[in-house]
Amino acid sequence: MSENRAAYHGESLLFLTDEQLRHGIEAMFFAYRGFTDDPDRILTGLDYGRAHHRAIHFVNCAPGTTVNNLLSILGVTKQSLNRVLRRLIADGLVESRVGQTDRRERHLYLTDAGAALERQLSDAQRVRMRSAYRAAGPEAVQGFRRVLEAMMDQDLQRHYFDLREARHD
Amino acid sequence: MSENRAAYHGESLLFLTDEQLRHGIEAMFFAYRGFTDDPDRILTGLDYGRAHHRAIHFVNCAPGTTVNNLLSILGVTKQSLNRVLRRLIADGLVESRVGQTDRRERHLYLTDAGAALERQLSDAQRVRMRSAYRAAGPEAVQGFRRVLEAMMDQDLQRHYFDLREARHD
DNA sequence: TTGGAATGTCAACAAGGCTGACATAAAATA
DNA sequence: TATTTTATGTCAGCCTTGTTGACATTCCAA
Repeated sequence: MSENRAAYHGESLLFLTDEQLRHGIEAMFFAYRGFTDDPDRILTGLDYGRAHHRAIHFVNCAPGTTVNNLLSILGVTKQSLNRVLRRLIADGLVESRVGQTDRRERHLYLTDAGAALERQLSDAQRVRMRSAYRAAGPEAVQGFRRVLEAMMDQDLQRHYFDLREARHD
Repeated sequence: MSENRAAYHGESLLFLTDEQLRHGIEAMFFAYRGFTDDPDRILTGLDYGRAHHRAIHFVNCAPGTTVNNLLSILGVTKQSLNRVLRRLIADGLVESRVGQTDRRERHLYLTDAGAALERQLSDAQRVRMRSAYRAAGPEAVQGFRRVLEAMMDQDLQRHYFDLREARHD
């Protein structure tokens, strides 16, 4: 499991030494931190955390989504998400409407204030992402995306794309 | 800040719509989760958390590193790290030796048991990384690494490379 | 040699994971 | 139709791991 490997792929030989893989692992760790730093700074000022950011982000992506949908995307328990949502609703950033066809469900929407914060957060994140993309160049961006997609859980990926296509009104 | 942009870089035109950037952001989120999933599963079985993993990982990379060095890498407070280290030391996975030249410092090393766990964790992570690399292909891997390096904090990156080169005995 | 800076430890608090218990609505079944 | 089962979401309480504050030890510079 731990010995070195080489894989032939496409036109060039891909050496995957443990050392190189370890470098990739560390790059992932450091990059993720850079990636979350800017929004985190904004959030601590507002007394919110990364959990609030995630909730806001995905409610924005799929307005009208239910708590249950959100759970499967975020990969946390509903109790944990609930605490975060409760706060966001109380603060008037998220609106929760009882489902029309199924009255057990709560459909979630960003209020204007919520949308404003979402924009502030994602702008900050986009600035960093854009500058990384520019520094790395367009072919690198393609590769970046391909590796990330291969790295994430395939079921979740499918589920997420389904969710984004579905209507939530 | 939020309008669409295009950047000329290398030989092709790089369109960076907000939509594409948002996709990159989400890919990063999902991929990071995939990336941490396997070690997390192992760790919960052992009653450790991701914090323990990080500590073990970087002690393994730079044996003999001090608590202070580790802090700057991990980006947490020393009090937080200390709790994690205390447990690892108590459990016999990490050894802490008083510095010879500066007796305030504690130099950290993995014990055999610690090294064994490190190997178990990084093997799991490497398996995922390797299969992502293979699926994406070698050019993609190049790009992946370039984008990640551009995304992480530059000071930290420099600091880290310094640390890895320095001797810690 | 003494006062300040640096390193690491201990204590207590907060955010956000988790499980458990529960209310309500829908669906399945007797 | 009445009743049991299932699904969705809420509330309460615990644990990990972040945080800041107080402190002991060691080193170094005035």
